[in-house]
Amino acid sequence: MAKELKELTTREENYSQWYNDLVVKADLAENSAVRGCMVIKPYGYAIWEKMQRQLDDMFKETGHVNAYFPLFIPKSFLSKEADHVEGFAKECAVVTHYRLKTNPDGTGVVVDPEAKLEEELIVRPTSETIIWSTYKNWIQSYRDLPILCNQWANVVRWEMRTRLFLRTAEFLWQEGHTAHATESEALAEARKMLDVYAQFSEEYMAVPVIKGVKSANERFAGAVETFCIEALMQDGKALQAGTSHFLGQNFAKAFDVKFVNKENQLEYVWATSWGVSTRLMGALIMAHSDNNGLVLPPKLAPFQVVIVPIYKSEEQLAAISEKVAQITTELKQLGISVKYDDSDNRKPGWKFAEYELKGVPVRLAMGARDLEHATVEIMRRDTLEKETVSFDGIAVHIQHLLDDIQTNIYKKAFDYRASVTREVNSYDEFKEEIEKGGFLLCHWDGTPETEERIKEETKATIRCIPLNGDKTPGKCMVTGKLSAQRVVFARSY
RNA sequence: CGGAGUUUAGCGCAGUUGGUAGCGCGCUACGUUCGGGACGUAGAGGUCGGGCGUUCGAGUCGCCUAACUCCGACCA
Repeated sequence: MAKELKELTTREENYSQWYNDLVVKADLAENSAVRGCMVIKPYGYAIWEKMQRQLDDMFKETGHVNAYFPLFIPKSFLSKEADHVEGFAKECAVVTHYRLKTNPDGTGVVVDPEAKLEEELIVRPTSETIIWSTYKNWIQSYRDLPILCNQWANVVRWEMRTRLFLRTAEFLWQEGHTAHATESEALAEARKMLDVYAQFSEEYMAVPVIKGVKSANERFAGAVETFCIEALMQDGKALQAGTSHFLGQNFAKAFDVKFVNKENQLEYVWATSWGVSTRLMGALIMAHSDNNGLVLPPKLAPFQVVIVPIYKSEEQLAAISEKVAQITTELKQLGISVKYDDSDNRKPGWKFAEYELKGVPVRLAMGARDLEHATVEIMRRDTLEKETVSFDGIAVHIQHLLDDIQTNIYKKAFDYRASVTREVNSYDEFKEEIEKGGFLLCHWDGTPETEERIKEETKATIRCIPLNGDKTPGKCMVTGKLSAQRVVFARSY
């Protein structure tokens, strides 16, 4: 059995530190010279690219197309939707000038006061406003609808306190912005994309999620309804993994976007927006990893199999490499990505530890002993179990193993969540239970005041009003007033 | 933005009453090794976060400033 890495803080010692150590030591990302902004390193970016590719395919399959809108938004645009500007104003980066000049004293450059912009530009915190000002020109008739656009972009939100992947001042995401002729169509779109996110999270990230609706307090600034998927991390805290908003006609009204319907009547357009960000990386890391490092689901691992040769001479290495080439070819034919690490500056033991840290799902080790017996040692990252198997049929064996790992880590995350999800019926019990973490299913009277009070007293928020599950009415645990159904409470990231 | 801590070689750290900077890992070369983070020998690598001050003399003392980490506040 592998021993734990010396340099990695354990989850039990300090979960938060464990996460930070892991992100840096597994070469996923690091802090940059710019406050709150991270550098995503090649290994981390490779995971993000896999997420992007899969999500992009899913968006295309559901009829969406990609486009690109400007990074800058005129200040006046942001203020056209009242709730929207209120939600974002406090965290906007603002461009005020367009030129620098040499400092009169010769030391570097200064902002040229002559080059002040007529109207300041906001670095987009999200693109609803610039997109809806554009859609105005694209839409005249019901025949122009629906518009189903997505963009992959970076956005900036000037956060006070940042953490790699979970909350950074600049982050990468996709934002879908759709325009529809009817309310029901827009609502269906918002729900459809929520399902896409949930499917992606569960099937690819192996992270089980609860689909639900946000309470008014947690709703997106400018939305009529916010749908979300909520995931649970190993420390018992919740993480919002994706949101899909039904925007009603709010942005159409703010930007005066009307269309002529079949009856030749002018109507405002109905809208949705939906997004997931590099925060998903944080969810992925925290959901599965252990004290030895990352545990990646095979479907998102930059490479699924790593092969480490164990040799004493060049001749031995050559013999091993020849055998490895056969295995690699077979694996690639099955669509399995492989890395053969025959670098001679690291010993096998070092490589074992390194690839465990990086979460490679399956590791093969091959030495003289294996050549002699026509076998390979296989280790699976999720359970750290080793077995020695014959060359024959190894590719198919690994294919099954990868499927099994994908299923197993999902099940592990699912079982963990189930073990810390429970119904709580009194506020006293709630205050006690919330300290233990996990999801608490409770009755709530539906008012923002009660939610606010619970938040102040316990730091817990309503993660969502679940779409599925128990719909039995009851009485609010705080006020005793009527409650339509249980909602999900947790402390969150 | 408030409170606390940190900042010295690529990374992790030590540095005494103020006297001119060191250890481990890593890196380079060579050799021995190679089935769970090997070892030996020889090397390279520093305006001590930045600025100002006190002093004959500052990594060390004082003030300012920046970044990072943690705890709050804020946050879709």
